Amino acid sequence: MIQTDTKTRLLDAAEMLFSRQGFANTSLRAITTEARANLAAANYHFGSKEALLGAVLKRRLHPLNQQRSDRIDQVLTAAAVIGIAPETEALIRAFIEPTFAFRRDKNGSNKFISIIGRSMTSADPVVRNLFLALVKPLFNKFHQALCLALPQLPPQLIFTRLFFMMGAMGHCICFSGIAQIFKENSDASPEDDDSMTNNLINFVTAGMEAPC
Amino acid sequence: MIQTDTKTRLLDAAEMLFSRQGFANTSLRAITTEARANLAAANYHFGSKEALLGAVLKRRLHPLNQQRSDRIDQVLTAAAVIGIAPETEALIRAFIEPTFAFRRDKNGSNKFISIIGRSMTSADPVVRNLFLALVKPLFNKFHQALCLALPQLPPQLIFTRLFFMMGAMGHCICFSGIAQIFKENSDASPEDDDSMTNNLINFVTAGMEAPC
DNA sequence: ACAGATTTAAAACGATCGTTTTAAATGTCT
DNA sequence: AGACATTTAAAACGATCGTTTTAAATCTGT
Repeated sequence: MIQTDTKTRLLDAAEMLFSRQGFANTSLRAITTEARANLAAANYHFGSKEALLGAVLKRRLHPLNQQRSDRIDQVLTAAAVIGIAPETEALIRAFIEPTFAFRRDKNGSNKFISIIGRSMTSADPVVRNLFLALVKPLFNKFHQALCLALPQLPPQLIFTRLFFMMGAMGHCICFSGIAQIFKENSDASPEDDDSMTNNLINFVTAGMEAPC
Repeated sequence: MIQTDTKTRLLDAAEMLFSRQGFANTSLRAITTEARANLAAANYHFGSKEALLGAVLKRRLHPLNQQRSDRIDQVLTAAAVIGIAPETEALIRAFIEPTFAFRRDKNGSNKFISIIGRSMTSADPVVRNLFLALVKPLFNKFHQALCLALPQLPPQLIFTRLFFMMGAMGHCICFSGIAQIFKENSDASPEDDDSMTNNLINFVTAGMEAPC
């Protein structure tokens, strides 16, 4: 085990506890205890509990969104080269797959995506607005790409269906996250994750391509 | 305004505040103040904050689940009379439509369904388990009915897709609930609700019927 | 009118919370 | 070595929380 600095240990502890108990149910004392750090260290490094949540979200969400954005670009340019519209399934796969790939990571990021899934519709406006601001640009890009793939559908309907997709994905993430917590053996089998991901992509693609 | 008893006023106030701020972020003092009742009245009638949440959930969930169950039965018997398999869309409509019809009710139940949408994957095990126990029987019944409608699909896949449906529905409920809060005019137009409901049914039906 | 259920009033309980402060200790870089 | 950032330690701040208690008041049904 490599010695990590206090700031990283605080982020890791907060990530785990937020994902398990939620933001409101996790105290800074629980976080600092879990991180083997002093209580004052949390406010020293991050300023406030809310800012700590923001740091937890940004640390994973920035690279994840970058990855999703890159893969969307790949699909768009590949289609543009041949001169055809991008495929709906390829776009959806570009958006969903990086999210679930997170769960197989060695580090604690598999716990993180549970936070994502719940932040979307959190009753706490602090949590919700923090998350929405971080995702909005990518969301708009994804919407525009899907409009190219589905020119027969009105953009407003695609937007609505995007919300359905986010809901299905978020729920899927949270629920398997919950199932993971209940398991004694915390290792998720990659097979289950892969089939779950493909099932979700099939489901969402069919729903997205449904006639108007 | 008809004079309502304290117990009902407490349920109404808790329902509204839970839906707006979540369970953990709502204090009993805020609830009793909103209900124009004494702080002690909450514990007198319900025993604890957790039991109050249970009462809030049960009050709406029992009649709602009864309605969904009845409509599923109608679809099943109508199909059995003719001797054909039930239609997927009819079953999904039987499950989803009563939920969204709640929002058009005159009483405060339109605020309630936001709680439903979030309880499913709540980080708080108290909230989550309370909800899951109340929904599980209906959920199983719905699953069995869908297996009749989709005999070409393995039941396990249908079960997985049911979770996607719950996620899309829950997210849809929460998000339009959030949008309602932001609106000055709190009256939701029935047109928007109807088209949203139909969009969701189309989306979910297509996803549910997708080839394996 | 009486009994029992309901409601109010006010206060207090112990506990936990986010945050701040003060001090000393430890590390790091030039 | 000296300057500065980091970390620890311990304690306290004011605030809020769920819950309980005690007492009196009010309502309700018989």
